[in-house]
Amino acid sequence: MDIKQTYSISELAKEFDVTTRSIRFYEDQELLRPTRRGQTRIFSSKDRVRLKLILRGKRMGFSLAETKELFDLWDETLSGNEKQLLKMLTILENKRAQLEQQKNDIAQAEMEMDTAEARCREALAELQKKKKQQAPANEEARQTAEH
Amino acid sequence: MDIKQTYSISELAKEFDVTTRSIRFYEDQELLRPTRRGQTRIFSSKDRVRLKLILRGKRMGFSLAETKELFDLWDETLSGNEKQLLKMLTILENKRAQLEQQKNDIAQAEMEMDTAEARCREALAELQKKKKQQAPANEEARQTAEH
DNA sequence: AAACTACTTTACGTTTACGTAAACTTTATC
DNA sequence: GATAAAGTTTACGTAAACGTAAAGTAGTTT
Repeated sequence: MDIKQTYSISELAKEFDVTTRSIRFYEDQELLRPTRRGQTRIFSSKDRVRLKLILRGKRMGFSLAETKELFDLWDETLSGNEKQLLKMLTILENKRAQLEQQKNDIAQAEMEMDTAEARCREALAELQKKKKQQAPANEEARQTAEH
Repeated sequence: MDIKQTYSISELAKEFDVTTRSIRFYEDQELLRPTRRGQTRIFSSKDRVRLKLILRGKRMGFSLAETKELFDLWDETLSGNEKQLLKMLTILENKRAQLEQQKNDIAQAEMEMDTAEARCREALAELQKKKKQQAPANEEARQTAEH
């Protein structure tokens, strides 16, 4: 059980820091399926979870269409005929491969950032040296002070 | 040293599986800066590296604008005044935070895929049971036949 | 020389994911 | 009961990242 069972559009907007426009758009694209009281939307905690997934998907570079596909597929899967289940399993495999690729990309990026940072620090050190040469005053104060 | 110093547009297109249109677009957006012989483009190995970075950026959900920003910043950084260097260091920190977020997202996604897969397999097992009950005929033939 | 191939520029078209404005209804508050 | 606050629909606008002709050039092969 979640804390709450239903949410208004602005509650969700605030919680996840998106505009209500976006949320309505997601509904329009059938990624969310709020019910109505009168004409105001009422979101279930299932919708809330889905919104969370949508946003994470976006951060991971997935389009709304891709995310919707996954949602639909999962719904079909739950209705549980064998073909759907097997299809879902293979799709999960594909997604896993995608995640592996992303992990590689991230690792690469981290390595390159390491060397980039190192170069920055070297360049800074060079600049410090030059400064010292230009202003050859207080020589050894800092070295002894650190640790 | 790389194998080659220069590349034609179609060589790069083939190697990285993008259209020449995309490459020209990246040049138009000033992410690549090929030189010319007559009017045909000649890409350096630096351009090649940049193209690789562009594509990885895309896989990681970065826009071309973001990637361009990084390129420009790095170029400025190389010209090496202190302010730029410090700015670059803080930007690197931010990017690292972004990567952490992405790693979290991936880890979450993996966990959810684990449970999704488990559910699929359970459901399949259920179906197998039902099948057996519906057709309780040739009971032990297969078991002995296999292997 | 004709044809083919690879490359070029120019430019309009398309999809995605919303932003933004206009005009209206419903609910809460003074 | 007026006014504000939050919600709604409708609809046009926009930025990003190319796709897709159209029409021309430059070098190469037959």
